Amino acid sequence: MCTHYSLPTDVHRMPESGDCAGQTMLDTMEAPGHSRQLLLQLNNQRTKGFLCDVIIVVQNALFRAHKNVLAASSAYLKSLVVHDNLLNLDHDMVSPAVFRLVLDFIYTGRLADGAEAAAAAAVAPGAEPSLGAVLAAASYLQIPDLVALCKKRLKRHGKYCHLRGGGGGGGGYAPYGRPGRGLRAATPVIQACYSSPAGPPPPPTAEAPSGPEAAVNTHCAELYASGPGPAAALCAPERRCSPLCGLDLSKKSPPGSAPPERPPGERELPPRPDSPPSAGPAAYKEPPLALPPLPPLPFQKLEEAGPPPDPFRGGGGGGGGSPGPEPPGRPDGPSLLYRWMKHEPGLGSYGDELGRERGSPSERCEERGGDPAASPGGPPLGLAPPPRYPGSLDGPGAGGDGDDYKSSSEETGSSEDPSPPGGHLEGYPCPHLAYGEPESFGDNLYVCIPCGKGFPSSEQLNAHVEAHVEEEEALYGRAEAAEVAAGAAGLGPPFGGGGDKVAGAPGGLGELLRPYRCASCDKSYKDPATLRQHEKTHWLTRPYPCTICGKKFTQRGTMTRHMRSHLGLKPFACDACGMRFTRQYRLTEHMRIHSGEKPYECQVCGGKFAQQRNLISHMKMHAVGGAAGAAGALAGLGGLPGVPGPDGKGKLDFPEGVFAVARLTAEQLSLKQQDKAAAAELLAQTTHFLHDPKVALESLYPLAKFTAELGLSPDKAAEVLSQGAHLAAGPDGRTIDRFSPT
DNA sequence: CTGGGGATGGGGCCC
DNA sequence: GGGGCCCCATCCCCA
Repeated sequence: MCTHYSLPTDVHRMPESGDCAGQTMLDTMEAPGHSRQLLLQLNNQRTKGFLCDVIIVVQNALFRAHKNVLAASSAYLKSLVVHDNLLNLDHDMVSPAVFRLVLDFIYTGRLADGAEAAAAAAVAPGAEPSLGAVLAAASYLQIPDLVALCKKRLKRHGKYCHLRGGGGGGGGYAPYGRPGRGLRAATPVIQACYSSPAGPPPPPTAEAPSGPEAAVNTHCAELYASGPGPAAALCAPERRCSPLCGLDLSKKSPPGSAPPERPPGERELPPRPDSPPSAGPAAYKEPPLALPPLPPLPFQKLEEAGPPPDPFRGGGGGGGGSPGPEPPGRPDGPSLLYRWMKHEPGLGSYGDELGRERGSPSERCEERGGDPAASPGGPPLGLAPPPRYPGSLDGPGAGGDGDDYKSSSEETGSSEDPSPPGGHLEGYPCPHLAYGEPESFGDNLYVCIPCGKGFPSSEQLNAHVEAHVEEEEALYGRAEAAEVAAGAAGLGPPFGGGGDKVAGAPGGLGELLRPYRCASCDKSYKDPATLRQHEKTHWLTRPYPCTICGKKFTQRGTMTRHMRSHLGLKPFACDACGMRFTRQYRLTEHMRIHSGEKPYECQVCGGKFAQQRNLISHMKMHAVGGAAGAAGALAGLGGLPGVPGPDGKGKLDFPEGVFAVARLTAEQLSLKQQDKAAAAELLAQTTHFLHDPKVALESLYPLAKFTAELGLSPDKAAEVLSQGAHLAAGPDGRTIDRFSPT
């Protein structure tokens, strides 16, 4: 809570200006402190994340703010917030530290100077973020007031010159939003977490400063890749980043979010106010992710030491995964630097070099962004995601919308909150506590991320990782061999060979329709891309790690979707109630609540459901004594090729098998002289059994034929087929027309 | 207290 | 890359 401003006492006082000859007309009355008070309140809300409706991503630092305020301050931001809830600012134009100052200016009208600026940017004292950088950013963001202020201050200091003369030298101008290299001592995350000068942690008074610098106390409105992990560990308790406004952005710094290293002397780009940094204005398109995902690699690797390591920039943001140039050589070769690390809690690896040089955890925090691979001699600082902990995303910040900002500590700004900073959750040890005692974690400090095994030395870990490599290669080799074999056998074109189906593929209809078969399992697909996608599910490691929490996924889309949950991005809003969703499909589902539409009907009890999944859940209840029971009984008959025994889910994989089940069921009944209605009922149950609509579809026609063969009455047959078709059809019923018998 | 339904979030996976 | 759907888990409400 910013309290350094005493509340204006003149808010309700009649202004002098309105005191004109006793004139008391309302239209001349004015509360001179009103605007200031309003701004104060807005800034307070921002610091709490309250009612913030836009996230600004700068590199890998996240800021929350209010659209209205941004729009009122910057024409450029205005143009962005209209369409997006997530703004992704070009980090070539504005660095997180600089944007922090800019945002502070927007909300306070003040531009921190000198030590304040350094503090806000978490850079060393005396190495203030250059005013030129702020000026450049202000220009880029089209904030004329700030531009003017910067120019004024520069002139006052006799430093004002055109930005072209800037350079990035330490302490000098670092135009285009970048602090001088020397200032890039930390990742933006760390910078953002630390709004105090490097060195000793900020004094406790920093929580409730009394000076004007409080105006820039905005850390709470920023979202950090912090959490129980290292970044959070590095958030000084005094500057805790509340999980309320930070969601739980996780356990490790984004490895892939640093900007590419710009070689020294590289041409400085002029401000490009006309180049929208964020996604286009497509309303309700899922917003782009600010954090570039890592390249798809079987193992997540650290950057090779490629470019000359900058001890400060390092691999950059949050642990480094610069999307910069891929190191030469095979991306998957044994020379890979796989992610490995010493055990997280101590962050002790950190101390190997930096830790010895820098005393306090806070300093190490600031250095957190150092490129782990930049010091090949020492243990890389790849960060394994800490163990998942309950509530990582279920905390108060995860729910997203309006009422997520009500934590007592956050509301009150209490500094007594014993919870760890930066989204540390209860029950999860603050890594700070383990600082200085890494030996307590045993000798196996080098941990293989994929399998979690620990090793006492990097050499042993590397040897172990080699084994993973061989496994991967063996796996790929099988897949490739399968491709070649499939091509040679005429099962289909080789991958990338155009994608035309081969009509003459041997085997049944399934193979004709899905000629691309997985070598590791028997699944087959219509096209090679899908097969490749599927094959990733067999990979030892998942190629797409979340740059925030490190969780890995087999598909990039799943990872990006997952990241939206970190960022609290819910682009799909319900027009009726305002509820927001991360996925379009969820909104579609939700809208049925308002429309009352319940297209999913239970064929057993007639219950109707708005959501298919709830029908499925409901059907499972029936299945306990229904179709599953029948299937179980049928399984006892044996001799049904392709029909797996009931697995509790009652899910069958092969249409032929399903049909066989149905047919056999009917025959059994028929042979037992039971009535046709009972046979029909069992057939219906069999179709219920088909959880996979496609399977049901493929089974429907033969089922229909057989139903007719049974000699069922037209009504009964129609009922059976209707039931089956209903299950087979999607909610729109489009498949019924194609498959209903005539 | 328990079971069932409504509703939602997240991940997997196919198209 | 995005859309769509399935599955699982969870929470909440209610009978």
